Amino acid sequence: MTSLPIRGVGELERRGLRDRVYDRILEMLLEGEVEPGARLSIDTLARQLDVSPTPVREAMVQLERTGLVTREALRGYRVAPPLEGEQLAELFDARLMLEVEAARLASRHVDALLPSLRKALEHHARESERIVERLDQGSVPLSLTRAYFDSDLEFHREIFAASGNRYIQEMYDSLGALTHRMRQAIIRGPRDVHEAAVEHRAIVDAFASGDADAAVLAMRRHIENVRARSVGDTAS
Amino acid sequence: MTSLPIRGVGELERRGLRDRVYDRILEMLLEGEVEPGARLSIDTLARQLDVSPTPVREAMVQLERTGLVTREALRGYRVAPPLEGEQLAELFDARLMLEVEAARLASRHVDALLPSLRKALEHHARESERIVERLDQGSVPLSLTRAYFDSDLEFHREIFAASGNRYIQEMYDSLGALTHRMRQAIIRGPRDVHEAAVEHRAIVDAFASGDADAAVLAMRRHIENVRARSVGDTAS
DNA sequence: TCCCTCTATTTCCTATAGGATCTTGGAAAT
DNA sequence: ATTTCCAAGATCCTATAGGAAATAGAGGGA
Repeated sequence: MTSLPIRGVGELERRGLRDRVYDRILEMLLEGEVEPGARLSIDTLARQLDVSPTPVREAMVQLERTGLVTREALRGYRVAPPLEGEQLAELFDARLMLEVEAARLASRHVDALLPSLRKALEHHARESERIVERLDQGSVPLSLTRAYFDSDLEFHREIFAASGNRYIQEMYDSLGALTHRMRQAIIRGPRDVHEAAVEHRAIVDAFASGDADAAVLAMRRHIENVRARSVGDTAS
Repeated sequence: MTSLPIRGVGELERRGLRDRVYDRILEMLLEGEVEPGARLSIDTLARQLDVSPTPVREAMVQLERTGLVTREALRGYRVAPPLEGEQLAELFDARLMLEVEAARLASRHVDALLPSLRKALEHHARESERIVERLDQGSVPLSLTRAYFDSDLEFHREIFAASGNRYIQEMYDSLGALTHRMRQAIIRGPRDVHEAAVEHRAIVDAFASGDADAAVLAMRRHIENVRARSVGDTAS
């Protein structure tokens, strides 16, 4: 998909300034550089990014969809408040519905799924080990955390891609930002990272066995365990 | 300068120009006033609606989310092509997943759901009868068709509202535009309208019985019947 | 001390202008 | 006749400017 080497005849910088502004603001929000409830002034953002307010305005419209920012009709944008209990429960229910259905649909195309899913599994396992090593030393480098999150997301996205349903895939992407934000609070000990890797392997094995129901069940258990670990951490 | 202090309905106009532009363009698209593939020039739209390009641009970003328009990065917007077979199947699968899950969740709040759902059911039944009457006479007034669609949407939205899950509700809304566009092709004979009304009543009865599984099953059958009627029509 | 009011600054929102790019039409050359 | 090239028009994209509303803060009165 990303054909870098050839000099840009057409597809390289084929995305307007609006998209780059969107990526930058999204990064700011996901990194937690701004605190919840803080105002996101369009003019100020435009000055910070050294662009005009117009593309910033378009990017903010796009960001509304992610749930990371809230808009009040003539009073501007704000960083969305952190997810509290009820909202978190709804997010998990929605994610559970999507992941289970995606696994069910993807089981029809197991042959196309398995190679790339195994690759993603190994990638995730490697990142898990790196996290565990660092956690024993006490330090938590941000770059490693990001790499781990990416590998986890990659694993799940493979299944959604194999589901062959663009709408379900889009729904998962639309929840992605909030899910990512929630995930940041989950990694607390090496136990969680290790368990997630084990559950991922169980999912792959279930797919490989050809039993669709087993794959769906493994996925359901994985998400429910993620939920359990999440609420356990937030309570501490 | 002291302008006229007309504050009669001032509080209601709490939404910017962007939202009104969005509503207007959405209406154009849903009414089928523009053919698929046609270009949607921002400047031209701005002149037609007598506004500046900026709010039109924001509305178009919002419309991307509905799937009714497509954007090419430096070449403008186009009306999305009509849904072909594969895409239609995916849309139904996604809708089936959402409606089934919403029914399952809503069954927990049956007491709050039933009164409003019964009201929506009667409304839908009345609109169905009006459609059937007119269909016997051969004429199909557009206003009645719209009213029927609205009553059908109202029925389903009641269940999503009772599900208590804002994310699932948002997903359904995001599919709403495409679903609406698809629905327009379904009404062909009085049989379909009557059957939909019967199935709606079966759903309400299942909810009223207190059997959650029965409600889910009734909903699943309804959606699958809608799918069957839809593909039957598109084949003709 | 508390509250109200009024002002000033900030910010949102829309309009207008200009540069860069794409499309379209016709004319010229093979 | 078909293809290529070029120029004019239209369109997208971004920047700048100005009006309207809202927030913050100071000052006066109870």
